[in-house]
Amino acid sequence: MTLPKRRGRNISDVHESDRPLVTVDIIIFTVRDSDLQVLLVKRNVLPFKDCWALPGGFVRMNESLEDAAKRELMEETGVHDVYLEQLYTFGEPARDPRTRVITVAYFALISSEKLTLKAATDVSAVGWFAIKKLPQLAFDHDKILAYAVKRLRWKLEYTNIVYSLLPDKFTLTNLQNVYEIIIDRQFDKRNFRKKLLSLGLLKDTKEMTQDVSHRPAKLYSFKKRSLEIRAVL
Amino acid sequence: MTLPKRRGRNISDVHESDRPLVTVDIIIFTVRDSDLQVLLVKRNVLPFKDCWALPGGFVRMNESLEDAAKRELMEETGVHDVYLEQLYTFGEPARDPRTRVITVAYFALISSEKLTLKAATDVSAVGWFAIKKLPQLAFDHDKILAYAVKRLRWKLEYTNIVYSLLPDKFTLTNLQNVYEIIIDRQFDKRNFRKKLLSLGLLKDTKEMTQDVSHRPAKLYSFKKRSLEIRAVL
DNA sequence: TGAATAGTGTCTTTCAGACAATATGCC
DNA sequence: GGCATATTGTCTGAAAGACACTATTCA
Repeated sequence: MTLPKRRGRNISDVHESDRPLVTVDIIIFTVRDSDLQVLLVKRNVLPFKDCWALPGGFVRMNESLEDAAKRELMEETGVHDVYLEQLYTFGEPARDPRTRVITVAYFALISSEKLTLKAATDVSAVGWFAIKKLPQLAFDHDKILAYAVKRLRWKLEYTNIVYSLLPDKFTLTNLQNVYEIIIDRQFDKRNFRKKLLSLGLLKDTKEMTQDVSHRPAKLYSFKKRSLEIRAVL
Repeated sequence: MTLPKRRGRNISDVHESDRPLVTVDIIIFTVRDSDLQVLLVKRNVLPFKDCWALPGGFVRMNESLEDAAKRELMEETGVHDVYLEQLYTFGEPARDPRTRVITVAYFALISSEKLTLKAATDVSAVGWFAIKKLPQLAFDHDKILAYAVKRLRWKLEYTNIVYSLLPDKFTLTNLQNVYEIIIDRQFDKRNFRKKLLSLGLLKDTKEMTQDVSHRPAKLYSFKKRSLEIRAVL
């Protein structure tokens, strides 16, 4: 008994016209105005001209996939040093009507704080959209986005990733709001605070909110702003 | 204020020589001989000639990534209908010394039962290797494999995926052994059984093991052989 | 003193984890 | 009876979840 002949194992077997294109698309999430929002760009070329799409572009020959994603992120938001992780690779042969395009999707999380500092997103055809009120999207971007939301919800429950969506200092109410907005469920205030404080992830900054017309709240910060995998909720 | 100029957005901007190659590599796991094992093939071409590597090959223009992975799986093991999921996409520019090759890694789980029925893996340069006794691997395949093991362990704890590593009927001891081998930790027999039975995933087949020279054990099967995400351990 | 939000404690139930003796079938 | 493995229950501590009142600041 012999093994089936292996085709395509040798690099010289692959003609240039047989090479698919590779892009990265990036799902940039933030929490703004009590909504989970995503950054979309309006296409100005065919196909799907004038349709909203995830920001993305071709991977250059000498950059890694992550570098390509970072470049796109920088181009769209002017922000760097945000949370970024590879999501999934979508490669159905017909997902782009022009030719075979395989896209590696990344997702990024940006705190609303960084946004108000740097975003120039009102200019031109770039915009933030609430997940619950999305326009029609180009290609299979609705599918990609749905998958990203699933991953984000999971990460929020099972890691400390929420740090990437909050400013350096925040109140426990801020924190709870982010959870409630993204997971789309209400939590009991006492249980939520008890749980989060017991995890030992937070540091009391000894500061209080200023200029509020009611009782001020304690400000907390994260001891570590790096990913840890452990159940949070 | 204007956005930076976007490059590479138009398909005609991408010259053929700028197109990376895309492959799929597949990590095929099984539990055999009290070990977590992975299928490797011996390369017969440069680079890394005579080195062991993950089975894989180029993605054809008209097949999806998953189809490409299934094709590789079929070619290497003669098995279909196994658990298969996309793992991660590796695309460092220098990961292949010849040219830019981006690989989409998949991992597959096969029950030892199916293997003994169909595998023809002793032929030619294909072999099963215990995770703890790996040879040196080609390219960045050691990194890919390490990531796959991590994902497998995680999936075992947080989903019912273990069904894909067991025959239709199995004893609770069989089940516990698979967990202990993969997670590399011992579990208390009473607590393990209590937990697994309480999840309601298993069905008592009313059959017993035959031809053992000691007390026979009950045989169980899974109610559903499809992925469910819920903590198992 | 009223409006708005911050902050806090108890009880119940469930689950994880530690732990050892008895049952069954074969030789 | 001896060997090998299967099967079973209790206790304790920790954590999840349900639940409501007091505290503080400002206008």
